[in-house]
Amino acid sequence: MIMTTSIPIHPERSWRGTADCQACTIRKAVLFADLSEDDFALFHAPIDDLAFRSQAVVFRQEEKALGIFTIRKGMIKLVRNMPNGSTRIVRVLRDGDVVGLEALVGGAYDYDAVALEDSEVCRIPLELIHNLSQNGKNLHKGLMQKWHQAVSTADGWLADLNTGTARQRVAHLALKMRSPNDLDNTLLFSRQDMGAILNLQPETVSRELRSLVRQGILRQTDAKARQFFIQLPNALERAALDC
Amino acid sequence: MIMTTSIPIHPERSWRGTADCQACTIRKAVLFADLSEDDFALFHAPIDDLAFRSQAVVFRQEEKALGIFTIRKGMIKLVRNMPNGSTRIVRVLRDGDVVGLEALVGGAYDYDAVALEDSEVCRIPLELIHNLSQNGKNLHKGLMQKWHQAVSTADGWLADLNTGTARQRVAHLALKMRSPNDLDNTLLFSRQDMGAILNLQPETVSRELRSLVRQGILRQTDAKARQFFIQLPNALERAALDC
DNA sequence: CGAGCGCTTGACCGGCGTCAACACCCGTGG
DNA sequence: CCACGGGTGTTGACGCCGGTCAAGCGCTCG
Repeated sequence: MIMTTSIPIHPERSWRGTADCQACTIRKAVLFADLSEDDFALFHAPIDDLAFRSQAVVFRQEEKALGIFTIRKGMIKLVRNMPNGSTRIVRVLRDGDVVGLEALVGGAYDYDAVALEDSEVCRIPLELIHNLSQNGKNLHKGLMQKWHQAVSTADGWLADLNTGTARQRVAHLALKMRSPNDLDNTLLFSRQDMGAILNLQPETVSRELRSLVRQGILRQTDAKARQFFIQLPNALERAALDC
Repeated sequence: MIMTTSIPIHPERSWRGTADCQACTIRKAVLFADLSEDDFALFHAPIDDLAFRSQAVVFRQEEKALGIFTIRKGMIKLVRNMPNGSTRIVRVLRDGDVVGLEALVGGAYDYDAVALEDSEVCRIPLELIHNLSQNGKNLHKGLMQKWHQAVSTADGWLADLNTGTARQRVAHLALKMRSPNDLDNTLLFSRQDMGAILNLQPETVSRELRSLVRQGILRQTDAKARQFFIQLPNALERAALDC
């Protein structure tokens, strides 16, 4: 760690090195799942492995795009700035998801992307993607899958999280934000962010969340009221549906 | 027209012939915009040119997919059936839009697709798309664009049409549904469908719409209250934003 | 220890959902 | 031709959910 002294102690964004995609532990989950040895020979530009601290901006809406991103670890919110000045969180992406696909079409990003917690992402240069699309044959399927996933989650967030009472929405979000490997725990965000997702006011989110806690369905497991243990999963699912 | 007598007088769905894509008048707007002469040589399966009457079902959610669709004329709604039994309209697609892209990934459709008015669509067999992806190089860009458009409108419908007061939403929808070639007229749907889009009750939609008419911003131009002339475009835009 | 930020809780009120009655259009059958 | 009936749109009355404003609390950091 020779260069340590020249790097800020708490950088918002830091360079962790050049990624070795072929050996990547989560490769099967991501864009490069189907690539062959030959395809990897086409890798010329380096793929940067980046770290973002919570609240750090990955990219901004309208910004000229340099690449697309794969999330190795963490959570990133896509924020849309409305003409009237308010903001809406369109979706939250997690491990294995791809961020900024839209850059492949217009060369610019459609949203602000902001880390919700400390996150690690790989930046894949646009040229590499275009190169692989032209000369390799195996990226196509992966791209289609990621596009499909984007539309699918977009529609899901619309249909699930913007329907029904405040209670239903909060319950739905809690279910959606369970950690994939530990379905009894759910990791949420600031009340304001949750409001921007659910189309509710922060106070309302707080109320409904507390109500779920008082009823013993959730139990808060940290000081900041972001992390909850799901004590009664069935009750939570019922709350998300109707009564 | 030899077979005319054997065809029902008012078929919900009818076959209009085999499309000649190379000569298609709206080709520049659609998926095949960038295809070359050579690419068209790869067309083996026929592309059916179909007509659907208003309210006819183009395909159903979960149904095994035979192809993807390009809209030549008309409007098609994508309907999502929620677990609790209710339905949400996720978006409405129009001339030049592609319906059912998701079939390229999973082989099934993610929504019900229903014609909102009499419509004409071309059905492109899945094999043809896969074939062109493998052997032609020029479809890739078109597919990317259509995927991008799908995500973009999905997010737009979420952000624009599910935010703000009932009045703002109705105004927003009226703006979004202007005919592209005649920006002074807008074509809407049943109050129930509008409610399923805006996440409002039919009565509320009716009220707000009437209110816009009473204020002279809109003028109804048909008996069924589906078509409106926009008398004060500026006022409508202001209504969509804030006051 | 104090300042500041975010979360929580309370009080109040307005917008929208709910239920119900009525108007209007259109197709059907007498 | 008119009478009838069903479906859809419109309008009213009323109650409740959630927005708004404001105060208090607890954590974190300087």
